Amino acid sequence: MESLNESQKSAVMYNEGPSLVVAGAGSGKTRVLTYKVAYLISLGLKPYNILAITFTNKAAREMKERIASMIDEDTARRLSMGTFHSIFMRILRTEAEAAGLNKDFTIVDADDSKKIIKDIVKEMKLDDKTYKAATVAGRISKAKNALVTAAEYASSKMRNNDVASRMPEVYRIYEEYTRRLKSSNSIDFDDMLLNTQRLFASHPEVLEKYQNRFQFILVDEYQDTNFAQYVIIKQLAEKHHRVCVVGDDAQSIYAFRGANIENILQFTRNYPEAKVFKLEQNYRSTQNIVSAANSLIDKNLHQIKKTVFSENEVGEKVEVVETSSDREEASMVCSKLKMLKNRIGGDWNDSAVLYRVNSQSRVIEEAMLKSNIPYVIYGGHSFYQRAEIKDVVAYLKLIVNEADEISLTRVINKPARGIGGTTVARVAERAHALDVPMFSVVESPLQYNLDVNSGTAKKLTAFAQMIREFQAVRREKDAYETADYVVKQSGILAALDADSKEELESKKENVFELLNGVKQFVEEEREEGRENADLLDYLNNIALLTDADADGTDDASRVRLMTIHAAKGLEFKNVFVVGLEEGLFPGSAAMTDNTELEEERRLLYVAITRAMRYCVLSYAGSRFHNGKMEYFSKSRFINDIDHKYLNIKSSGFGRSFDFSKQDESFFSRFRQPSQQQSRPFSAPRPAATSTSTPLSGLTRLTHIVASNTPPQSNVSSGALRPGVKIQHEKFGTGRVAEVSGTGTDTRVTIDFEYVGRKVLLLKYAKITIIG
DNA sequence: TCTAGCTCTGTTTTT
DNA sequence: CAGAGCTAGA
Repeated sequence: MESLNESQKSAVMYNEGPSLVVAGAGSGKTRVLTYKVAYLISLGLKPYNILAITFTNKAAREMKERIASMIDEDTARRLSMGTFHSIFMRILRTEAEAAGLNKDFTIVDADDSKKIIKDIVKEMKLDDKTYKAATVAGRISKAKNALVTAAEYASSKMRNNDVASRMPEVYRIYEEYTRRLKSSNSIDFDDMLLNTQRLFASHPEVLEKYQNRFQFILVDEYQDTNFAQYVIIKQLAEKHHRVCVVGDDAQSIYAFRGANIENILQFTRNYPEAKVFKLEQNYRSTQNIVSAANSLIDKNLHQIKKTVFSENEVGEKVEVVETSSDREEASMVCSKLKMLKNRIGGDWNDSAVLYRVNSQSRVIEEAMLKSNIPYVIYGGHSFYQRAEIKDVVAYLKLIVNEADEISLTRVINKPARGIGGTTVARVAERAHALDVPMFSVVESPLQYNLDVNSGTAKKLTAFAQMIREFQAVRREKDAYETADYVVKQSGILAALDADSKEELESKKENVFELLNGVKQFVEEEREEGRENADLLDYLNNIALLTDADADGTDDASRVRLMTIHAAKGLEFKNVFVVGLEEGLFPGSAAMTDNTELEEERRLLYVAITRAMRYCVLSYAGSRFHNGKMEYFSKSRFINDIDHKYLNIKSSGFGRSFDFSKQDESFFSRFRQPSQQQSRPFSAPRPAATSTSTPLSGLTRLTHIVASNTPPQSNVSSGALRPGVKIQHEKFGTGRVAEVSGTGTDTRVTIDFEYVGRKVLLLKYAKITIIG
């Protein structure tokens, strides 16, 4: 306890009733939670009786590790710690029968949900432009998070909302969607919450069992909980009222997925006897960073008043940099990164580049490649969303849950075995008409009078037999052996082996990576004393994994690129927040809606407060978006920050941004090696690698950007002869191989050092001659 | 049934 | 620019 300050200490030690810990950014919130758990155990509470809910699986794992080092591993292991979803899924699995589920249920991911909705919209002959899968999925998700079931939806407020936005049929889609999940014996993410709440509401004896078990409940990141989560916690805590929630209303950034900031703002109303603790000392950041962030969040009206302060050094002011384009912004970030590394001698992973939307990562990635800066991109599409991985997983899901129609339709013709769309549609039609699982129809097409020729019927039964065989293997072997068998016998591997295209090679590697993951899972389960790790356990486990949970990249010396949402809870010595432009950050929808605007402001608050000592905010006058150039102006949020904490470096639009001239004293020592300098042609490719996303960068560079860009080349065709060395804005250095055509149709063939041979139309080619 | 190649379109953040 | 959806033709 000696290492805690007074407010932290009292927050840790109070445990007679409900409490709310309002924890400002960088105020040692995780520390308080960890110590509190340890303290409770020291008071004699059994770890088994403590429920601690974190925002990500990774956060749970880290907290367990800390507790393991404070007390012991065995104690840490017995804690019920995890995300809402992972904890509730386990409860649903255990109580499957009471919850009205078959215990072999599988989980549909967000992509599959959308696919199902898309199919439904099509079948109902609704307009797919009005009823966009993503929009409808969002409505259904919102409903579930507000505990509105399909049956209740039609007469709910949400329905009125739909009518107002001219999509009155959402309720029918919701009903059909629910019916399909049920017949597939599947649940989606939101069902984990909705079903748990309903289970507790309808089965008091089950609720009581968990009330007795969870004698103390801790919830982290409470500002980002939704209504369903609030209700479930209330149900669980009803009896003993020993609940401690921790959060910061200023960091509530998940309203789009149903998070309700009112949960934290109203906590003391919901629990009138609650004690409130405020952690206001920031130990993370310099005073300038804290003050800048405070002055920004001050513009929000809707918040709990608190005074976050820092006693660290005053530090550098927060820098604001204006650039003319997204590319220039990216190269500005790169030169500053290099400068920081050279001057302070730290590590690449001291720095992070944060952005509003994932698509912004591309320009940054390209610039990093060019400057030889190692980086990792967090997020984007994760490993488990890749087609080849989803295929294997779908096989595994089908094996444990043969009712799973989503998985069935995914793999029935993968690899191609002559069962096409028409056949599958007939199977589905038959199955739904007779109210039997599709798999049954596939297995005995004749018995169900399926209208197909004998050849097709044979193909169907052969497929069913193969699945039966896999099921038999599963009964005998562990999850890894089963998965291995499936990959080899289903033909997936053979199809990837067919030819050795680079693309297939990497897919194959991914499949092996997946098998590796299964193996690792089985071994870990064994270490924990669970001998027969089953496929079902594995599938449950990966369904809840996210990119943030991926480990192994954490220690690597790389600059981190991620969205601000993904950066929640993290800290970095140096933070670059890019793209502070009206229409991007705040986004266009937020510009007219004050509630959303406040959320975006909180988002920037989160971004700035990730920084420990150095923070740069930047914006670009123009940006490539959807294939064309768009123009932006400076974000209003920059004006929200008190300028006395800012160091504004403006270059003015139109002119090219030259860093060496911009701030000579700052950069002179760290100037980049000139782009004009030629490198030997045998030079290795840039060493930068990205572990989460393969370097799509280089392959994506294959097309010449010509749309909307005025003729750029200032090079006359006369000067271009084979052998001449050139510099291209995007492709780097190269040597001319051939010049053909005349006038505006002149084409130049160039062998680039890194990206190979390209034929460019001279009038658009952004090249300069360098030798 | 399969695939190459074409047109069309475009809020964003994720357990 | 990238992804989805569609069509023609094998």
